[in-house]
Amino acid sequence: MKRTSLEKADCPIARSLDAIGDWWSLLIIRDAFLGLRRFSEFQKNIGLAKNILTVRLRALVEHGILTTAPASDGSAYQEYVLTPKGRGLFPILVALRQWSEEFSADAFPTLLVDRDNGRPVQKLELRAEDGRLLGPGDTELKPNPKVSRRRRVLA
Amino acid sequence: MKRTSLEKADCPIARSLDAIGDWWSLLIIRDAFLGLRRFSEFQKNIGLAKNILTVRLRALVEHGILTTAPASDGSAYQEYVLTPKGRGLFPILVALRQWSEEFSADAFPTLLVDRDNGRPVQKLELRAEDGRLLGPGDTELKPNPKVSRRRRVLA
DNA sequence: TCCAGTGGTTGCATTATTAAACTAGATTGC
DNA sequence: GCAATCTAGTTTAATAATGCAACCACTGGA
Repeated sequence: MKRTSLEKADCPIARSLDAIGDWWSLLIIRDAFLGLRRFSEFQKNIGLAKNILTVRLRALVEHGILTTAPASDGSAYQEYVLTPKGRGLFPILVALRQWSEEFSADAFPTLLVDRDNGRPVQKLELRAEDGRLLGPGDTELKPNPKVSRRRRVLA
Repeated sequence: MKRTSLEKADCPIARSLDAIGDWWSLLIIRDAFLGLRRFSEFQKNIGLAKNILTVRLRALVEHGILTTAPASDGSAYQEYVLTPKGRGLFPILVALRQWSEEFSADAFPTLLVDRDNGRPVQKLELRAEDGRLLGPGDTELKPNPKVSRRRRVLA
């Protein structure tokens, strides 16, 4: 049976989901962006079972999203910190946040703001090379000329 | 046991994940953006079990992301199409795609391009009110003044 | 030394996922 | 008009993931 792996999928979205597409991983990453680093911090803040946190942290490390650093406050414990690849997930988190804010009926207790002046940030927008705003209907998928010849499953 | 529901979480990211945070939902939505509409189209293209597709489609409809329309080619069957709320997920898909493209070693067979001129789109970027580019460290979460007083769990 | 906190592991019950078989109604081929 | 096939599911039974609680070795502080 086995839970189908999307690791080798030809679709970049599927590949992303393979790395972060389960319930808890993105919440862990969200907390990592908020500055949490320790096992117990994640466990307390997210409220998931410890054995699952163990598995998720290991998977995130294996995917190169988190890395274990040997302490920072002098204690003998280790910490989990975001790699550059992990920090690259920032736009995804922002997009998820903005989607809820836009389409959920009620307001949320926190607001994402510019640290320099405390003002809310802009909405993420997709733009063309020349700066024009692009909606879903203004884009299409084109074969990538850099790729010679491969099976074209899961566009 | 029960899989913990994040439906009432105070965190907008958690709420998004409650709606679309499982393996298959986002792939279904991706295919919906590509123009697929029928049960069998999703099933063939994604390759998931039909009973699961049934459950996922129902959940997406309940969340207001998809809606069922009564045909379009004249047949007596129904179709699943994106609502405005569903189309609002576009930046999330783009962010997932761009993350894979940036951090995956190998190239992907398709490229997201501007339909008007076939040129690749820009990377999604978070900008301040005045247009300055913002990274993860340039932002913070501030209490939302619109919210009176609530439990502040799951920031 | 004692004792709470950290970072897990193990066992077991419950739930989710899966492939495969089955089905009722719609559509097509002839 | 009738059989074959397609559509959009449901059912079943096996396997995998999840959750909770208990346990455990090690650390750090009083």
